[in-house]
Amino acid sequence: MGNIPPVGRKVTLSDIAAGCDVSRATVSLVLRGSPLVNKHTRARVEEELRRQGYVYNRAAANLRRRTSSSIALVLNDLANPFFAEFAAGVDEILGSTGFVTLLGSTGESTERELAVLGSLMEHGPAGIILSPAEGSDAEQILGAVGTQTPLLLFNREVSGDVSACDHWDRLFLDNQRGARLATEHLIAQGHRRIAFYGGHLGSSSCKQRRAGYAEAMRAAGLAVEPQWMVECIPNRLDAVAQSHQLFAGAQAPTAAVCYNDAVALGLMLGLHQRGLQPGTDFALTGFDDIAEAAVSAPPLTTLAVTPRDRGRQAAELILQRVKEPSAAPRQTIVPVQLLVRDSSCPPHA
Amino acid sequence: MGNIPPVGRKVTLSDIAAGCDVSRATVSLVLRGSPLVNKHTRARVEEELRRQGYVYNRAAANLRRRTSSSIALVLNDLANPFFAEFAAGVDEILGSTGFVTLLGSTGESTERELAVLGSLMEHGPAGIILSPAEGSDAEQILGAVGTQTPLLLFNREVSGDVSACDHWDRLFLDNQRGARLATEHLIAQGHRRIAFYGGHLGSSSCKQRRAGYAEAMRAAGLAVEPQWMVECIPNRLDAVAQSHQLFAGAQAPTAAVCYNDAVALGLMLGLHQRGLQPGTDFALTGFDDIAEAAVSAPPLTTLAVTPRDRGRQAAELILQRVKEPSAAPRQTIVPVQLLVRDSSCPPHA
DNA sequence: GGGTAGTTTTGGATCGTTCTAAACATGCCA
DNA sequence: TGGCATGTTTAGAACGATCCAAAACTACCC
Repeated sequence: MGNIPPVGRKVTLSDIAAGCDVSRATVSLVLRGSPLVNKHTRARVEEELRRQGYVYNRAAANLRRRTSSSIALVLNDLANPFFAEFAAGVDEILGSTGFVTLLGSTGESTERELAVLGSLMEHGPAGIILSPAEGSDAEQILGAVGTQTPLLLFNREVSGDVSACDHWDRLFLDNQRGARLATEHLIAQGHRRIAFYGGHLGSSSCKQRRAGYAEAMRAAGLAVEPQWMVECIPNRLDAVAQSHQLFAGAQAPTAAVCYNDAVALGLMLGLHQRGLQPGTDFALTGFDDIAEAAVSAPPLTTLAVTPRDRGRQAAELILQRVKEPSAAPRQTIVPVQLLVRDSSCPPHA
Repeated sequence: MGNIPPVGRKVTLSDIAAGCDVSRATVSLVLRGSPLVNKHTRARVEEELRRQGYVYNRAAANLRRRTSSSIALVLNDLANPFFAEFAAGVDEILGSTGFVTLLGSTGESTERELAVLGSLMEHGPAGIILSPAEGSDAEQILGAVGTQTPLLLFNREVSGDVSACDHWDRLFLDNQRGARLATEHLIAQGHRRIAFYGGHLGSSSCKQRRAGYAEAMRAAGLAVEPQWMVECIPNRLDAVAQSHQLFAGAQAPTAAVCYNDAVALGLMLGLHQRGLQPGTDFALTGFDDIAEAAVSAPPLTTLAVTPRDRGRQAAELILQRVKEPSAAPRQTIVPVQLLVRDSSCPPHA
């Protein structure tokens, strides 16, 4: 019988080589399925690999080959179901390609974002998928990731000198068209006084959705009262808290296009508190189609963005870029789909 | 002026050493903040590091030091908000400790689980946090991860020869007590005919929750009809589909303890379809306290498990184990908290 | 000038792979 | 017998960091 496998220490190529009396090079060739090795040698080596319970050390191989087999995935809010689905999609594709996902979640803090990026960069990822925290600065991010590692910007534009980052790939939702569709739908339902509710003006997606809303209103010849444009933190809680603002002026709206589903669900609660029945006395739409949207009371009309598909797409885009680092940068804008449910009722008689 | 930084290639320790005329060893000492280096030398080296835009190569360092700075996080369903929150908690702690999270999501498939574990192992994680897919086999997992890498089992027990894996740490929810609390609450509301609805009997958490339910029923001297124990896939869709089973027998229940929130929300829809108003004609409870539970109609009485805190706890447990590999294995059972909302009404008159 | 103690610096081996170029074996043909 | 093609194996130098032991400086005192 051969030697026993080493204890406490990991089994290496050399252990295998020694165990069946060939050189390290030969074992390495076997591992990578090279046609150079003799059938009998291969069988012997493979038997020994099994016997000792060998585990490939990809870090060592990557070091030698100056390659990388990981992609960094940095998200502003992993707890948000939209990004969780996105992450699942990313990991699905990366996993099936032999890449491993380095996860980093920033909790919407630009400081943590830079720290996380810095820490992940030390592991030399082949590429980065970044959904930036609100208020992220282009040059700071560039400073953290350098110019060597390809980066795919997802979901949000960054602020600052964007021209320095025009080599980044981009994957965005068609926010403007989505909000336009929602607004047009409410107009078609007969509404004339329509608000745009929620989101931060600082964020690029909010600006784009507002633009789509404004476009539809203008096209229909409808006026927009200033008090119909209400900002709030894009979560349920603040959406409840700010909802009174919609009704502060003389001309109360009869419907609202909401920044996203969380805000819309919050606004529903706020309406209830004022004695208004959402979907009967007041119409509203969301954005994202999170799972709750289909089961809320009433079910929420919203824009489906299929985050898992976006994740898969993002993974494919970054892998393509890793393969061809010098190809021209790509900006992809994906369409969104209006899902009409009960929340977008006609105006109350 | 010094040399320009190298193009196309990453900046290494040697580049810095050459750039300011010291040895690689000195640069290495500076990087690690050793007190051995002279103030002036340190300043010169640090200037050069900045100038060339040096990025530490942790993989190379780990190779030499035979250490690791990553933890693998393998989840059966990342898209589930419960696990997404959990992952966010894990990453929060790991990130703040200088560790990086290697993400793997298995989509509840045991095959993919083994593949993912195998792929992650090649990156030599210091430890593994695993929430196993349903039906995972203890010995197969052991075969994939070996005995050298510490593993923390989260949320579910694995099947098969568990004694081979008794060196693993475990972090479980107190499923039994949770279900008992929910059942006792329904009994206190006045219900006598209470069902246990949903989940797979194959899963350990389902068995434990059923046990808690049975315990409370027995303690109250209440009988359990066989047709009140209904299995279903633990998602909303199948929960709707199977809900008719509850009413198949002569003795229809007036309340149900549901396996989890998703199932409870599905059952609500099923009740609606039968013309029953959940929270008025029929009482039910969930498990998990997902975000939707608070905003469903009616709001769902459920058991809060604070998944983000569990994530933090899991990260801390595995880090502790990495520090002390030979300490006795630990099994942690975390309490859950009953949140009473409107869905658990008294029986209809 | 030499000895001593203390502070800094350094060459070279090493971690576990891959790569290159060369060595070795075999068979065939001239 | 030598030359050449084909097939298989291998020694040893990388990759980018760390570690160790030893060397090279200082400063100081006799």
